Amino acid sequence: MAAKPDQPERISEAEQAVMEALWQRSPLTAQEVCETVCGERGWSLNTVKTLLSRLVAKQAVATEPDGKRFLYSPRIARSDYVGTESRRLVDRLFGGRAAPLFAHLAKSEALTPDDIAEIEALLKELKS
Amino acid sequence: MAAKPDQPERISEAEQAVMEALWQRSPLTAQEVCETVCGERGWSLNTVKTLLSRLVAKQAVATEPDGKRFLYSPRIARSDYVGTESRRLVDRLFGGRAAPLFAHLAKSEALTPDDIAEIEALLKELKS
DNA sequence: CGTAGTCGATTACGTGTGTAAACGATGGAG
DNA sequence: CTCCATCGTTTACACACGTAATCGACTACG
Repeated sequence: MAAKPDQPERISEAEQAVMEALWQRSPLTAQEVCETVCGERGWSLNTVKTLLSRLVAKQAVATEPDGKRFLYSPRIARSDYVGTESRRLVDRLFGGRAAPLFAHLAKSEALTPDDIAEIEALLKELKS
Repeated sequence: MAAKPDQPERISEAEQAVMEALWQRSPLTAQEVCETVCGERGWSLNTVKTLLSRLVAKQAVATEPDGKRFLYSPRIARSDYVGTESRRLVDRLFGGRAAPLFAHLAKSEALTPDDIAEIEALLKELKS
């Protein structure tokens, strides 16, 4: 009976910072996550713990007991996250078409010459 | 003394729907906005009025009295909105580089052949 | 004139988010 | 054994958001 698809809950911006730490290296303890992010974001360890709990609740990270504490690891791949977020934006702003997004980036000079070269290379590859 | 830059407040998803209506045609009354969006979103007129007020507070739309009621028009250009939102995403997910976004879209088959052709054309134009 | 409809403004209320303090268990230092 | 540091859990609280009902002013119809 197909146990409800359980569509992944949305990950907030602050939560994403925690995910990034885990995507970089995992499993990590709450401490270690904090060491990675508390500096840049000016958070307390408690804040990180809260975010980790919420991510566990959202099934975005898994826990594994390690003595008295937990080790946390991502349950969703970064590329999946990136994919759904990009898609969401393209849908919301460009009617689902990627070309207008590209056009916009190009026009607003958000593309460096490096970017352009890289994209050309990708295009060539796509056509092969 | 450069009256604080007054950095534009964030426009939420529901608010964007209202903006879209105004970007399509303006100025509009609250009624008219509702006629455009209440259907698809299942909103009541009151909801639209609330969103309009919030957008006015955020300085994203301007009001102009018209007898007993108001006419609303956008104060920010859609292309600006689209620009900052795209940039925000590219920053958040791709470290500010646009090429990886493109690569991701390409890999995840979010690019149709049409998209690709269009992008090629754009590239050609960029280089000229 | 009264009164019903219509406007914008005010208030409401549940949920998510950012940020954290308080709490209770527990394991290691002395 | 006792006490302190450290875990994860629970509770907190302000603000944003989605969604809307209610209110006070005004006007147009009867």
